[in-house]
Amino acid sequence: MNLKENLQKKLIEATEKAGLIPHSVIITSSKDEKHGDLSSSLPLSMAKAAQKPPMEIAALIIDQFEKDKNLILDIFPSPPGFINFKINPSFYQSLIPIIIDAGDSYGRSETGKGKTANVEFVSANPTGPLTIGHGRNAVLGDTISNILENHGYEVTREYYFNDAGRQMRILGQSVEARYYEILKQDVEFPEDGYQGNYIKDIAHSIMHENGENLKSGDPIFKEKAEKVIFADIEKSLRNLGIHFDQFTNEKTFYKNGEIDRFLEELKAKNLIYEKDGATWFRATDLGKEQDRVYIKSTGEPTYRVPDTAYHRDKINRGFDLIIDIFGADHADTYPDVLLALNALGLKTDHIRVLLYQFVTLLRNGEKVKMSTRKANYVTIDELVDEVGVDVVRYFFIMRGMNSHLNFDIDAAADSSDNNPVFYLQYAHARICNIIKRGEGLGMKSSTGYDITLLTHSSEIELLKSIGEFPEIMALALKILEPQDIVNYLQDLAARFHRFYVDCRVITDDENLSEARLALIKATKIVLSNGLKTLGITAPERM
RNA sequence: GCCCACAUAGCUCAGCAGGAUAGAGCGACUGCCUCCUAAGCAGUAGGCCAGAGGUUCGAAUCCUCUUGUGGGCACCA
Repeated sequence: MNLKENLQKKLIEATEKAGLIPHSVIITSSKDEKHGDLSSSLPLSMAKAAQKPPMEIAALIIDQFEKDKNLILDIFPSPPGFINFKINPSFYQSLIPIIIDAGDSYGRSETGKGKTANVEFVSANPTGPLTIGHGRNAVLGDTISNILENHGYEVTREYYFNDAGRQMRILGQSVEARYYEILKQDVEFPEDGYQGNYIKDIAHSIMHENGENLKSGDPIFKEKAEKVIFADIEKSLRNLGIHFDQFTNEKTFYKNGEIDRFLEELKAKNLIYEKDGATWFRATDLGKEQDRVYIKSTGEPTYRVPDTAYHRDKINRGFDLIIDIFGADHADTYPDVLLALNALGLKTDHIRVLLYQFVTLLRNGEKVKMSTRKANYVTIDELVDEVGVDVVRYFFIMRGMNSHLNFDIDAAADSSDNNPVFYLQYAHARICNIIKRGEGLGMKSSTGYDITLLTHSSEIELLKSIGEFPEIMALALKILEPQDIVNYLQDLAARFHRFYVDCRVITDDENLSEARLALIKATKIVLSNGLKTLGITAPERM
């Protein structure tokens, strides 16, 4: 049980002993020293129901509060009705051996032990290189997977793609058109064709490998394109430090009959009907505003059908938790998938759809409308080449998923050596350097250091911060968003840099040096574990 | 027109199970290396938290409306 939970419990006990009913017991860190280390606004929130002034309630609770001097030096009220705690520094000091003992496992938990999770992300169709837009998805998905793993989940990272639909057909046609273009034959480029140069490269390599006499409509055009582009996508993902455990494609569900079975089951429930030559899903019967087309009059199913079959497959695979990382453009469509699954009697409570807002790309101060088809994009590879993986990964998770992300490509390049991510890494590198220096002087601080020597306010502030790491990691699991970890690490690094300036670690005072070495070792563990979760390196030197 | 997000410093954004004086980075300005890495620290300037109502002891945070931005409302995915 951590400090806040402990105090929370004691507050509730004290409140009940005072004959009052506790209500929303929230404990926060005090911003101002004169309010102690931690505070609760409990009396304020109780005032109305208790029909007493908040200050009076505070006095009653404090009166009943079990004061353990080893933990709490002082507990006192302050207007308009807060209860403040002054924590015994020995509590904070005692964190050091705990953290050093825990090492890599500090901040991890067993919340998800024995449970499985499936995280579906990226899922870009292989029609072109991965762009900045996909990058946000990729990094979010991978980082969220890391967070789950930190809490004991066994995670399957999964990439799903549509290889049977219109997009891929047009891709094949685009390659074919380029192929005949190279052969100086008069062909018309498809209206919605993919215009990127990579299409020409693929056409060239087909010509080298398969000769110049291919007929129009030869499946090699699409197959080769898919293969080449997919290899490229996998390479880009590797560059980002991301690997997938499983790739699943749409075709599978046509081949194994899942899609037919799915449609038949809906039909048996009278949730499907024919109109205007198309097959419709009766979503209005299930409370939606409009019905949806499932099979077009051309005979081609819409993406909803295989997507739903795919989700059923994921459910059947028995995961305890299923996560989808989708762009905001899916906000309106994924509920239809869940709806159909529910209609078939499947539970979808364990599916969490995480929507992120779009990335706006700015170049020369102007918005660039990105389009894979029109070959108007900045690729992940270009970005990684320019600023490095760590900066790219950091950039994509430093903002909340619900914020539109403005990506100013010029600014990213200009400020690449002045980036917030270096602030974190620098703290880690500084620590490594000091530890090395200490070792050079024969200081190990592995045992026997005296933690009670750490009394400087900068030391206590740093200690408070590293003690909160497990809470932050638990929060990240709850909300499934990495951003709080980023903010936390920024704050931790700031506290370390302040400590670095205020308190010299290696001095003539050997006892103090050993104690401070232990402190920075604990800090290093937290920084390193946090950065690792984010997929960002923690360099030994910079 | 309808639905979903968002609106906070010059710029990019935190803060939002309601709490004590609204934060950070970048940019601007001022200081700090005889001392473990100055990729750092300290400080100054910069805000009617989009606007208007409401709930509350108390609102950047919750509710309603208005305005603006992004996304969706396809027999595209």
